[in-house]
Parts: sequence; C-alpha cells; structure tokens
Amino acid sequence: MADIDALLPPTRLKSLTQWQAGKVATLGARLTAARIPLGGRADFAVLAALEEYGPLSQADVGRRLGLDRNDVNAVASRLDEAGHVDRRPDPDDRRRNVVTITAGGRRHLDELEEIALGVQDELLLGLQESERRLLRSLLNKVLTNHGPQAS
Amino acid sequence: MADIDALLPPTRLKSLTQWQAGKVATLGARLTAARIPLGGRADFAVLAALEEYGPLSQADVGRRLGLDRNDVNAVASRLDEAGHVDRRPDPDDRRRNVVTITAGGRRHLDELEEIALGVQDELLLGLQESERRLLRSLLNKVLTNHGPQAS
DNA sequence: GACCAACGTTGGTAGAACCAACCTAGATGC
DNA sequence: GCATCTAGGTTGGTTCTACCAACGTTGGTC
Repeated sequence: MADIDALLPPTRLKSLTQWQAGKVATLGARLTAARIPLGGRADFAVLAALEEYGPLSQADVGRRLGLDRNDVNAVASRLDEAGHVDRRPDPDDRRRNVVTITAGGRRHLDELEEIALGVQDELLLGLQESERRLLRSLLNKVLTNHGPQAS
Repeated sequence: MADIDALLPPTRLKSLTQWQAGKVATLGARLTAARIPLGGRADFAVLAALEEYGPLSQADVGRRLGLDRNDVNAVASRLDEAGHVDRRPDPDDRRRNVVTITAGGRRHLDELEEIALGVQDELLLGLQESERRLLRSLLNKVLTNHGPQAS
C-alpha cells in the first residue's frame, strides 16, 4: 500500500455536491460537539430566530428554520425548562404558544454564537476571506433556490 | 404577519457555513431518499471506492470514505447478501476481509450514480455551470484541508 | 351548526455518526 | 520462544437529526 498515497475518496464521490456538503456538515457537527455540552445547535437556531424576529409561535419558528413542528416543540420545552425562553398560550389565538427569548436566553445565545463562529473559523481554515464569502453566498443561493424547504 | 415576507431564517444562521452545509446536506438527503429504495447512499460510496481502487479491506474502505469500521461492516454485509460484493478472508493477512465488487455490483453502482447525478442536478438548480464548479471546488478545498477526517 | 385547517403535543421510525468491548491474527519487544 | 501491542472484524448500543402518524383543541368557513 503506497503510504504516500493520500487515501483519497473515490472520484465519483469527491465531486458530488451532496456528498461534499454532507461531509462538511459532519465536520461542523464534530467540531461543534467538541465544545458544546449537548444538542445546542438546535438551541442556537431557535434562540437566534426569536432574537431577530421577536416572539414567535412554535410553528413560525419551524417555518423560519426549516424544522418540523415536533422538533421545535422539543427544543422549546428544553429551552423553557432552562429559563432561556418564556412560553405561554397566545391570548389572541389560543391554539398557539408565544415563545419569547429571556435575558438568560440572550446570554446563552451570545455564548453559542461565539462557539459557532469559532467552529466556522476552524472549519474554513485554509480558505481566504474572499473564498469564505464566496462559499457562503453559493450555499445561500442553493438554499434560497429551494424556497422555504420546511417540512 | 407580512405574508410577502419570505419567512427568512435569522441572519446569524443564514450566513453560518456549518448551518448552510447542514441544510444543503439535508436537501440532498431528502431528494435522494425520494428516489432510492433504502440506505443506498452508503452503498454508493462503498461501491464507488471498490470500483475505483479495486479490492479493499473493510478498514481501507472506511479510511477512504471517512466512515467508521462498524458502519462499513454493516454496509459490506448488506452488499454481500445482495450479491453486489464478494467478501472473503485475506489469505495473506487473515485478520482482513477482502471486499471485491461483482458484476452485479457494478450495475448497481451505475444505477446509483445516475440517481446521484440527477439529485445533484436538482439540488443545484438555478446555479450556472461555472458556479457549480466553483462550489464543488470550494467544498473540496474545505475537505482536503481537514485531511483524512476518518473516524 | 358542520366542516375544515392550523397548532401543539405525544410517540414512534429510520439513518448517520459515533463509542465500547470482544476475539482473532499479525507485528514487535525481550 | 514468549509476552505485549496493534490492527482488523464483529456485535451491540447511544445520540442526534429528520421525519411520519395520530390526537385534542381552537379558529375560520360554508
């Protein structure tokens, strides 16, 4: 076995966008998991949505983030128990829960963002700033082309 | 609620590479799942490695693909039962299994590749050919920078 | 008032990425 | 030779994410 051989993945895969994206996502998840206690990636997403758009119903959070109703529910419950959000029935529409970020939630969000940015930086090691921006804009283009890909 | 508002994800997330990559990966998985009977994504990866590099041990397959030994084992067993690969102990090193792709495996690989390319095409709808190449090369750069990120 | 759609909730499924422990077989040290 | 270590395969389990199904409640429509 040629040791100098870099043990490359097969060509078919190496140039297949969905495989590449999956591997990059796994890398990001691995780096994140190395510094975050638990499934804080979902927490970060939900808190960011609440911070930017104000109080939202769980369904709206799901639509913003492309998450399933059920999964949003689980995250909201966890955040509620931790005191990071306040969740109460909407008096104007009692089907809904109004979820609001708390002061503690904002602090938590800041911590998570710092970690996320650190992970991104490590993930993109070796890419110049212009390349990073390009990559972000291309990925963003793919996502917006597929519209509200919620579930 | 402004209906014309495109229900955008929060800015913090929209420009975070690992989140974007994750969403693109999910999109790819969803599109793939819509046309493939079972967990054929892993089958595709393993078969592609065997086709390109010839017979390999399971451990080598894992290193090529960045997969866990255990997961390779499961895929190899499935492919073996289906007759897509031939798996037998290595006479030169009886710890190893030599996994070889069969004629049926090659046919299966061709089918899977056609599906994968179709998925990629749908995934990248709206991107010009030059943008697609750019995206692929940037993702590839990220991956190669992180070396043999096997587990 | 009957019917339908939206929302939250509970519970369950499938796949991917792991980790732990075991056994066998080769490699390395003395 | 013999003890030790490492690599490989196998079994079994865990976590997280993305789903799907069903239910009860509530609001909107005909």
